[in-house]
Amino acid sequence: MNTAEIKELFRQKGLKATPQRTAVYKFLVENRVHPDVETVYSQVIKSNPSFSKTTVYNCLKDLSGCGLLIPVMIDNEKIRYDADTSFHGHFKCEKCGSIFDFKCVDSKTVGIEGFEIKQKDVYYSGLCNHCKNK
Amino acid sequence: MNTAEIKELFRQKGLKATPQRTAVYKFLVENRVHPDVETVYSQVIKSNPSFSKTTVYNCLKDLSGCGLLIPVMIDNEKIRYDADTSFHGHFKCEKCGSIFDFKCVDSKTVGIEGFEIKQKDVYYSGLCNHCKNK
DNA sequence: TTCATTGCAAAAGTTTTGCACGTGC
DNA sequence: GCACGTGCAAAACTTTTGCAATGAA
Repeated sequence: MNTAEIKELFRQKGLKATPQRTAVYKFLVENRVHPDVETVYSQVIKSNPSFSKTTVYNCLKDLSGCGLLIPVMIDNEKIRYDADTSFHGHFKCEKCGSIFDFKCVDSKTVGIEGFEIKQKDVYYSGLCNHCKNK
Repeated sequence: MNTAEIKELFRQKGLKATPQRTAVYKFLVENRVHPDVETVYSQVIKSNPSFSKTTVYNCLKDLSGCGLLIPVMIDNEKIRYDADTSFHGHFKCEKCGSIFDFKCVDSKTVGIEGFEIKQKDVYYSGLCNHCKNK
């Protein structure tokens, strides 16, 4: 995804395409590792040493607020972010800490009829294949 | 659930039935409102003014560690706890903040074949019926 | 005696906030 | 000029940790 496409995407959402926002979003799109704030920050400042961590917080909040990013809160440690906004589950390996995406069918629910559901998060945890077998 | 039953439950899990633990667990069983630590603390000290918040933290961690409670981490604010350990989803109303339980069928998944799944959490959010209609 | 538990105070860690400074429309 | 975004420092907040005291088996 090039800068022009990102700029257009931001425009549709009513966000200005500042260098900070663009860099943060671009990193998320190109590195789908569900990074936390610290990871995003330490990576983007490699190319942009002047960016502040507060701004990274701001950008991530703005971007998830408008639906371009999904905050992944699979544990209470820190927030991670995902540029894949389609519905899917997240699995966290309790040993290596990695987050894996997985497809899951949309569940039928009983008990929240009539509720307005805006967000669905499915979080599994346990041991990934690699950690299980050693 | 009376104290004797709780004591037996704890014994099966290898936990000593201290007054603190018993009071904390009893509150969770009798008040299924998905309380956070502060709520549990402020309620149990009404009957037991000497209990400390650190101990409430300890109890909640021990009880969820042995499977008697489920930690509900539906947002990054604070951990809530649920004495209903059967599989079900949690819905958080973004307006009133209430947590609702709901039944949901166990989803089929693709992408984590062979993984050892130890915990499944399904978190929905949006507006509850009451908040939606006003 | 021994060992888990309690509880106070302090620490740790992430996220938020206040506020001044720039910048683009 | 005005609204928005940035960024530094400080604050806020939940949760954890160190450690001495307590209590039960």
